[in-house]
Amino acid sequence: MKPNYGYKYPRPAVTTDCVIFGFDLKESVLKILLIERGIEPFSGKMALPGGFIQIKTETDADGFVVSEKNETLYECAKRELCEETGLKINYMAELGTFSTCGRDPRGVVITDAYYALVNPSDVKGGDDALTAQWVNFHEVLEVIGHMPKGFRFLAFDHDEIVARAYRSLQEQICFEPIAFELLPEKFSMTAVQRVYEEVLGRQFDRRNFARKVLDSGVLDQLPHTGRNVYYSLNRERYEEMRSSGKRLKLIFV
Amino acid sequence: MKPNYGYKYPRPAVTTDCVIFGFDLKESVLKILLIERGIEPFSGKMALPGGFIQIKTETDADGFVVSEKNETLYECAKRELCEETGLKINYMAELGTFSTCGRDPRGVVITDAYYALVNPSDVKGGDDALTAQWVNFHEVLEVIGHMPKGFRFLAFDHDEIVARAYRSLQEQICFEPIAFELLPEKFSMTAVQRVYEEVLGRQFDRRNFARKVLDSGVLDQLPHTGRNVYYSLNRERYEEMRSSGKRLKLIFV
DNA sequence: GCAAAAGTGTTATCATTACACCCATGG
DNA sequence: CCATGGGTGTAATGATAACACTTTTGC
Repeated sequence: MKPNYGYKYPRPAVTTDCVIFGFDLKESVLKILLIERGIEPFSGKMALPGGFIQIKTETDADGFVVSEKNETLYECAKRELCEETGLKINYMAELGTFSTCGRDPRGVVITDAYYALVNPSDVKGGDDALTAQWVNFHEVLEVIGHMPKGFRFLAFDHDEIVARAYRSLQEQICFEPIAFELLPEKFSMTAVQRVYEEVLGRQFDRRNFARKVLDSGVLDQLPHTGRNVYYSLNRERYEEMRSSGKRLKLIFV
Repeated sequence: MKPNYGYKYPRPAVTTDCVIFGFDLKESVLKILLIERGIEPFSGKMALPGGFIQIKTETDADGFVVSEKNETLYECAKRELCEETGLKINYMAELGTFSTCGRDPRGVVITDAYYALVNPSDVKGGDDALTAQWVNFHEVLEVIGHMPKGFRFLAFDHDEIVARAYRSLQEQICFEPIAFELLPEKFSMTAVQRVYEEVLGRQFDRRNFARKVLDSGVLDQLPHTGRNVYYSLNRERYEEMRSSGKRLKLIFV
């Protein structure tokens, strides 16, 4: 048994929430996955998938806690995401914590927020999850932007989490090869460009765009199967590059 | 009284820890502030300043919790930092959470880590804090890098937090005008360059460096008092720039 | 058959780097 | 007086952005 140093402070409840982005190739539209809450608080409202961190405690005969084991917050986010959506995650990154007092009417509940990227194939599959649904991301942003002061579209402070996730996605896509995590194994250069244009809200010149992306060196060109050219992400080359301290130059100023 | 939705899950203890960077202008050396722990666990070891999030609870006559109020994790980090060091913080940013099981021998303790930048004037003042001391940052990194596998220099998982803080500092200094937060109100261009060179571990050409920094537009040149030129950070111009979606181009590839 | 998408290079402009000498200050 | 730090500009190189026409495919 471990020594008991005794922590008598009140503890907050701790959750993770995840903003899941998917890219609909047919419509060239960025989507996020929301679930409809079935229970209070915010029953009936849309919310991000998430839930409480799991801690397994062992107690002795007198009911005193002998040992505790916890999953990491990252594992928690991944677990909740799988449990609630069944999706296969290509990429997940931490956004940060949200802990303003009153964000959860049930008491002190701190959340560690993440954002995740999934494949378009998964996007379709996710649809049959009970209350989970893919919604057009920019429409969600619009709605959030037009809520009257003091009102929110999503449950809890999820409006803010979504906004932060989008900012983070926009920043990361400029330096990290995360756009490819929104695409299938093989993809055309046009598909890549669609992702960038949708995420950054700007148009690019096709030739200049292709040059920059290819110059970054993280893509393999696949042997022509049809007339069109397809690519796949070379993760090894990316890892080399990143461990050598180089950032990708996918910056589009 | 608020409705009781009932959270029966075991809760983790939650702390914040902060990596405080300071820049010693005379020696041109980056330093961090460490405190020597006076109590178990890790008594006698060096650690990052930090502590538990404060939650105020009100209970009714029967001892049931009626309401809880908490500070945000950001406020917590700031409070702990002030309490333990008395320093005035110029800048503080979240690094992320650390939650691997077993990181604290006392049980499940999750930490939200921050890093902070303070002025050189504060650096001197901090010295008289009881057990807090400024140590050469690169020396700390050296020691951490040479610890045999399974051993750590700092208490808890603070070795890793420090490493993450440094990575974050290196990345941020390329795009955000945070170098100036390590300097006094008025500073010479050389001082700025010293900060960049110390943080990024590389030398720059004086003229090219000055051009880039000045082109960013966030510095005001102060009227010559002596023969040398001094500058100060124009926070307004920086905020304009940042809200207009532009990132600083302080990238030194 | 027509509209929309994909393939393909070159040039002008802009940004970045490399580089040297003189003067002032302080030890 | 010598060493160090600070002030100042230009030219070559490399990166980026603007640009049009032809072919293919799907409706």
